[in-house]
Amino acid sequence: MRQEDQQDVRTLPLFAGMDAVNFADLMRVAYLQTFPPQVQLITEGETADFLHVVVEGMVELFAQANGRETTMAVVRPVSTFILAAVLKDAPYLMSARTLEKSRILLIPAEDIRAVMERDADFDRAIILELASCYRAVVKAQKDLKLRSGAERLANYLLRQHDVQGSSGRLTLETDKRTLAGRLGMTPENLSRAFGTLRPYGVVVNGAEIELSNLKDLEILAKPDPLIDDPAI
Amino acid sequence: MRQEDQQDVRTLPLFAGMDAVNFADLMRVAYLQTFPPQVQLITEGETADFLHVVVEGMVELFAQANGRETTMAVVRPVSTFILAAVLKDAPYLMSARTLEKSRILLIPAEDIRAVMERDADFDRAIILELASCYRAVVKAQKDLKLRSGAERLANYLLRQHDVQGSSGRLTLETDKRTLAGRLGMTPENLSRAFGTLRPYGVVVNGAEIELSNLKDLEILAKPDPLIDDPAI
DNA sequence: ATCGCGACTTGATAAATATCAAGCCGCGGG
DNA sequence: CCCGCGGCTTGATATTTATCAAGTCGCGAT
Repeated sequence: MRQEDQQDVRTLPLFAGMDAVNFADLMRVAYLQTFPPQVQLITEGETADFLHVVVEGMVELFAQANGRETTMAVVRPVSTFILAAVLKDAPYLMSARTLEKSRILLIPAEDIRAVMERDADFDRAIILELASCYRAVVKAQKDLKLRSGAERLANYLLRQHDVQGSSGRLTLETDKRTLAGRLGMTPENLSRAFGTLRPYGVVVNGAEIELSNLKDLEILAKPDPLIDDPAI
Repeated sequence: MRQEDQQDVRTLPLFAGMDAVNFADLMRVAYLQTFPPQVQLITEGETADFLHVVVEGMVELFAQANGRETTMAVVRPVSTFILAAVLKDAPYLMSARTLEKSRILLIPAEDIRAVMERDADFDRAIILELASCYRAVVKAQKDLKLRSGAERLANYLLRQHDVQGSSGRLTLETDKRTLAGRLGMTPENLSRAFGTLRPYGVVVNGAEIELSNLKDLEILAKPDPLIDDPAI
């Protein structure tokens, strides 16, 4: 694998503090693979063979039951997914598919667990990573249970606006179908939710969104750091 | 605190494997307190001062935003809550209140973090505990997004039936108002959901429930180990 | 025993969301 | 250039869930 990719992975909080030898061990057994869009990487119910690291591209985590399917999260570089299943040596609770062409680093689960046994710094990094993941899911659940569809969309737009430089405009990072899944609604209702936000200065032009009245949009969205602030 | 309670706490996977000296240290600085029902123990947004362990009684975790409130989880003995916030030294994402008279062990967050720095066995126990908590929230989210209210109730009844000995009958462990919150619905809709399950052999008599037609109930509920099995 | 409160149920209605069915529009392939 | 497909939107309708308003029931306190 390329030296540059290895540096990127090393930058992750999960790997940044660990012993250099142990990191090198992991990189030696890991392999990097490129996948086209819409490839299913893992299937819920299977046992965890590899820790996955999205080095480039975008991956959707989704779940199925009852004949229905729902998006659980979208993972962007550089970050890991299904860490919990790997650590517990348990079946995946979610499936994953690439949304675009993606490079994924695969680290065998048993090697992760082996290093965990001997590297205390790695352990502490895992703890913080898992705690963050846990809190992210809790926030997602609050978002889902305490807000209507239009409110979720409004807050999503405000968060993305922030991430993309607060210039008054932003670009949707996925197609609207996937965005709808991520926000827990149908594509039809996403369209209607955009309509609901129109009087609040949300101008839609394909994937380009203009927020021309942030003040009113925030009054509607009522952003809450305990749901929307990714840093806490 | 009573020796017996200390033994109970020591039994928890989180504490079972740790060094005896470190465990004794934690117990020395911890204190056990008894609370009446309906007392708010923590409030979301405050920073995490203590790891809480429910030794006896029952605690509801809930969240508020937008003028609404929702139940996130119900914690029964013996288990901990808000571990993630303690480890990250971050604000609580959820509030907690006692549902009945409860004895809670409070361990100062800084002591937990200090032991974490020096006890590798404790670290590994924390990792497994956090991974389990993470997976529990993911399961809850799947339950919520992939099932209707009546289906969630049906699966809840089947899980409780299992826990309580599969005798064909079970007793609700909370009042129906709290159960409704836990299942993500209003009390009115819980009543109606019980009505919906009546043709499937669910006979309600106050908190006493009889499941007289497990086969049909399971056909309706379609239980899924990746949502309902607490062991995986 | 009676009162009154609180928990629960039930009915009527409203709001939110999903589903079904067209239709539009932009873009790549023929 | 035109066709046709896929993504998106829009409208009509159904389903699900919430809200509001009574009403019932049991139980503890007076």
